[in-house]
Order: sequence, then C-alpha cells, then structure tokens
Amino acid sequence: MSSRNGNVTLKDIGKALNLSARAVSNGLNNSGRLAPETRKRIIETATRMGYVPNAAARSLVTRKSRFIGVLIPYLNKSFFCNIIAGIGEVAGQNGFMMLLDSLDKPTREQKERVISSLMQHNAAGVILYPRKEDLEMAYLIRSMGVPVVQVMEYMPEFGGSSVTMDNFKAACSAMKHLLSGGHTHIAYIGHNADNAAQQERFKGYERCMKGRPLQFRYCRMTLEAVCAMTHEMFDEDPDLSAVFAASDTAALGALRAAVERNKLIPSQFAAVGFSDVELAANQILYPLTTIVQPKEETGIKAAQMLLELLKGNSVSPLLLDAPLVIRKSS
Amino acid sequence: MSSRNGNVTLKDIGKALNLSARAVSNGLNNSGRLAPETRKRIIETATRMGYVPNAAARSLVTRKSRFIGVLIPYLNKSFFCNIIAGIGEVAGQNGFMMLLDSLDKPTREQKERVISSLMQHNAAGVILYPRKEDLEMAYLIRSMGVPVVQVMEYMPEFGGSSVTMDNFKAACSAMKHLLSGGHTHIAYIGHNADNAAQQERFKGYERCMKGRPLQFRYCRMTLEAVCAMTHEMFDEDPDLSAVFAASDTAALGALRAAVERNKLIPSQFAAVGFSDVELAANQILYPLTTIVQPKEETGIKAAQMLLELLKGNSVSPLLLDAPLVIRKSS
DNA sequence: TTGAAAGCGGTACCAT
DNA sequence: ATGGTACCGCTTTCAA
Repeated sequence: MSSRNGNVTLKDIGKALNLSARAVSNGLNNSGRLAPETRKRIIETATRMGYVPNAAARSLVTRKSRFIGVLIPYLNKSFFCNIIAGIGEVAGQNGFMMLLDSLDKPTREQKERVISSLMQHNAAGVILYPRKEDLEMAYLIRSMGVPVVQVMEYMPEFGGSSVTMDNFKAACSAMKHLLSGGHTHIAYIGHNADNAAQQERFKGYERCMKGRPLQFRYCRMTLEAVCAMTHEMFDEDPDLSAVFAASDTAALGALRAAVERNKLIPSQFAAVGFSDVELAANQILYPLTTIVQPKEETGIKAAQMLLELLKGNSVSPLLLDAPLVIRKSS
Repeated sequence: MSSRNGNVTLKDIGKALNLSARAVSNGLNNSGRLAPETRKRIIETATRMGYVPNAAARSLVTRKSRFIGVLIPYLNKSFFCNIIAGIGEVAGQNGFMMLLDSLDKPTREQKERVISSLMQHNAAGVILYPRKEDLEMAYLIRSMGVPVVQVMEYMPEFGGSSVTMDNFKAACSAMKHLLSGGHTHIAYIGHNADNAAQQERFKGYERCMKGRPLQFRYCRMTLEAVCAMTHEMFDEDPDLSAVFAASDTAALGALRAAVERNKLIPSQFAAVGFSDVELAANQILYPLTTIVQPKEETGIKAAQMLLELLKGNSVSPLLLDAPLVIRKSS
C-alpha cells in the first residue's frame, strides 16, 4: 500500500480496464496486436495511475537488462569523468543506466567483484577503457556473450569494436606546430612505452624529427617529477627549446622547469601537451597548447556503438579526430 | 546452455546436492536453519559450479535493491567525480552499485527521467548534491520512502541526513591566513548569494574583516570573467592586495589579473581559493592556497551513512573539517 | 533440519 | 483482437 515504486502493476491496470495483464503489457510496449483504441486507453490509464515498470521483473523474464557496464581505471580524474559524461548522456536518452566500476586496484578480488556485479545485473554490454592488465577480464566478459566496446585505448589482441583516436596523426600535428615555430631541439616526454597509444605518440615525434637527434624520457606523470627531469634535460642539452609531452601534466612540468630557468615562454621555450584536461586551459599564466582528446564525444560514440551492437547491427571501429588547440605555451 | 550469467541457478545446485532450492538459498545467505555441514557443502558446490545470484530475481521477491542513486549537477567536473569515487568505493565494498544521474538539464523531462530510473530499479537510497531547483525532486524521492543523504550542500527546508562541511569556519581560517600576512584590503569573490554554503563563506569573510571596508563581487566562475572583474576592483581600490574567493577558478582569475598588473605574488598580492580542485595544485607558477573540501571523504561518509540508514539505524548529520592548504599564491 | 509450494511483476506462448 | 497461463530465479511460509 506504500507508494514505493508506485506499486501499480500491470494487473492493477488490467483490472481497472477489464483487460488482461498481457494486453496491458502489449499496449505499453507497442508490441503484439491490439486495437489502437484499446492501446490508447491503456496508456492513458497507466499514466493516470502512475504506473512505473519494474525493471527487475522485466529483466528476469526477458533475460536482458538495460545496464551498460562502464569500466575505467580511475573515477577521480576529470579525464575519465568526461568520457563517462558522454556515455551517460546517450545511455539516459535510451533508457539505459550505467553500472560504473573503477579498476584502480588491480587485485584479483577487485576484478572478481567487477565481473560479479556485471553478471549479477546481467549487463547488456560493456564499455571499457582498456589496459594491458585488464585483457583477461575483457576476454571473460566477452565469453559471457556480452559485447565490449573499447574506448580511447585499444588492445589489438582483444580486437572488436572500439572508439579511439589517431594518436600518431595527433602527435604529428603537435610536432609540426613546434617545428613551424622554429624549434629544432625538441624533446619527448612519455609515460610508459608498453602502451599502444603512447607508442603512437612517440612514433609521431620520431617521424617528424626526421633524423634530428632525439631526446626522450619516460617519467611518472606528476608536475614535480617531470619538472625535475626537464632540468636534467636542460643540463644535457642547453639548446633544448621545446617539449612535446604525452600528457598535459608533463607539459606543465616542463614549462615549470623552463620558467625556473628564466626562459621566455613561448619564444625561448615552448611546450605542447596531450589530452586537454581541466588543467590545460586553466593556467594563470601559460594556458597550455595541447591535443584535444575528444573525451565526451568518445563516450557518446561508444555508447551509440554499443546500442547498435545490442540491436544486432554490425559496426566498424571508429577513429576520431583530435585537433590541436593553440594557447600560450607555444 | 550459454554460460551467460553462469546460468547456474539455485535449483541446479540443489539438484547436484539433492537439496531443495530453499536450502541452497539459506545456505548461501547464512539465513534460516541449516546443518553447518550442509551449509559448507552448499557453498563449496556453488563456487565450484560458478554460481552467480540473479539480482533481478532477488530484487523482485524482496522488493529491495542494492542500488544507490547518486544525483549530481554535473558529471564532467573533477569535483563531482571525487565525491562519486568515494561513494563508489564504499558501495562496492558492500555489494551495492551506484545509479548515476546528472541533473545538468533542469528540464521537467530530465527530472522525470531521473525519478523514473530510480523507481524502475527500486533504488534503496539516494545521495544528492542538492541545489535549490532540486528541492521538489528530493521531496518526491522521500515520499516514495527512499532515504536521502545530502552531500556538500544542504537544503535546510528539506532537512534530514547530510554530510557537509563547515563553510563559515573554513572561510575564517582562510581569512585569518590572509590577515596574518599583513593584508588589509581584502576582497571577496563569490558565485551566487542564494546558496547556503556560499552565504557561509561570505559570512566568514565579513566577520573576519571586523568592520574594515568590504569589497565583494559576484561573478560567473570562469578564469576570464573573474580576471576582468578583478581588474575593475583594482581600478576601484588600488590598495587591494588580497582576494578570498569562493572557488578555485575565481582565485586563479584574480591571480591572473594581478600578474597582468605586474604585482609580485604573494608579497604584493595574495589569493586564497576554495575547494582544492585539480587545477589548484597543478599550476606552473603559483599553485593555489585553498580550502580543501574533503570530496572523497564526503562521498565515503555519505555512503556509509546511507548504508546505516538502510539497516534501520539512525544517524546524525556529519560536519567534516576542511583544512587550509598553503601553497605559493599567498 | 529440510522439502514443497506460492508468488514477486512482468512477458510470451497457446488458445479462443 | 484478446484472455488464460506458464514461467523467469529467488525468497519465504508452511509442513513434515
């Protein structure tokens, strides 16, 4: 009698209209055969009585759900939130909900919990920001018959559907920009070398340097660590005048080192980052030139792709453009 | 036969052990009376067979769910992600999932969709970052018998459980810090005045100014807008030497204006922000002194509070401390 | 201590 | 075109 969940069932509506539950179900779902007149009366009465379908009951019998599992490494970084925001938008518009799980702790226990929650709720599909260590989990999910869409990164061993961006091309556009600024001593700062996207960025750097002496380092992506490392690079090559970094934080760290050495930005030192996270544009002094990873768009496209997959349609991998936005750091 | 959702049911396990479904259910849930020996065998067999409970079936019969609705204004800001990360952590540890909804579009349609999704899935409880315009929705949720915990902000008209922070006290600690730095011409920059938290921050400013002439503005919280406005304030009061802002972005905007006027930071101009979002610490030149809103902790405590509520325990509103972190902007 | 059976709210198949 | 009915997987009440 409590109004929890409306407590109005199909049976109730049927009783009110002298119809069977089945008729009401068909009426509301636009399925089956039904006199248009009846259908109309059903819909009217349902809204009047405040009917709300029970997702659990429906899911139980259809063996389907309207849940999209969303698996990302971290929840508390704006980068991932932006992707999620895109997914959530499309999901919501289509009556789907996200089941969010972060994979920050790569323990066996956490992975099992994630898989378990997806299975318990019978997730219809999964959107995954993949990392090497998640490969096994991805296979497990697929083996349950659940379609997986990879976003932003891509595990070629796993294959399948994906929404990614052209890291090589993006890196080249960043490099061309620096080269056209007259820089010749350009260093690359990356995060790790065993990740496809990062490798592509480095390849873009390498290619555009066309045989000029390379200078590159891999470093933990904190302002402080990168700053210290950039000082080392200055010591090594006093003519270093630009950095292309595989992340925004790294680019900012390099800029800090340059500022500490009293170099003028951007004439004596320039930096280009990668991602366009919150930090990039919101610098007091040197808003960062960077590659704009289309985070929200990636989420949107991935959700749309997954919905197509769920309809049984086939889809092709999608490669989005990542433009360069030029600000004051270059 | 497909391994989707394991497809192993209680009945299957019962068959394998020559037990009834009920016995198995009781065995796995540690409920009912059962021989300890039997219980052990049940659990063993269940794990061996890869049993995964069907959340829909359980929810259907118990009329409960293990979903926590999480309602926030925006998904694509790090501030809210940090709160969500805290909630998700506790939820996951307790077998709950978040149902995330953002209320960015304050249309009737979006609100109905949000309510509908909560009802369809029979959300056990809701964590809400409240804004004035969400009051009606909050009442609606409560009227369905669903407990609501407010986080970060607080609608006194609505009352009930909450995890917030002492904005007045925090503002005072920021002001004391500025005053102890010798500043006397201190301005306040706020966002809007019809929000309890913001009002408290202003009150803290006002109180600490102890009758000194106040200078305060309300402004859209973008770096550019605040920067322009700060220039106006400098024109009005050339002795202005510090700003206490109700947000980090605003503080950064003020700093930019000061830098543009060639003021030395922090000796000639100081700024203190509010929140400690990603941007604050990650500035190339002037990492921001700011009040640290305990975002993740707020999420954690709110989730724990909601779980207590769901157990039928009573809880008291929680007021967290928000420390000042001193960086280079002051 | 355990089994049998009913029923949660839907959907789908089989009649009529 | 519509109604009756079985059943999805689980919990719970009643019997044994």
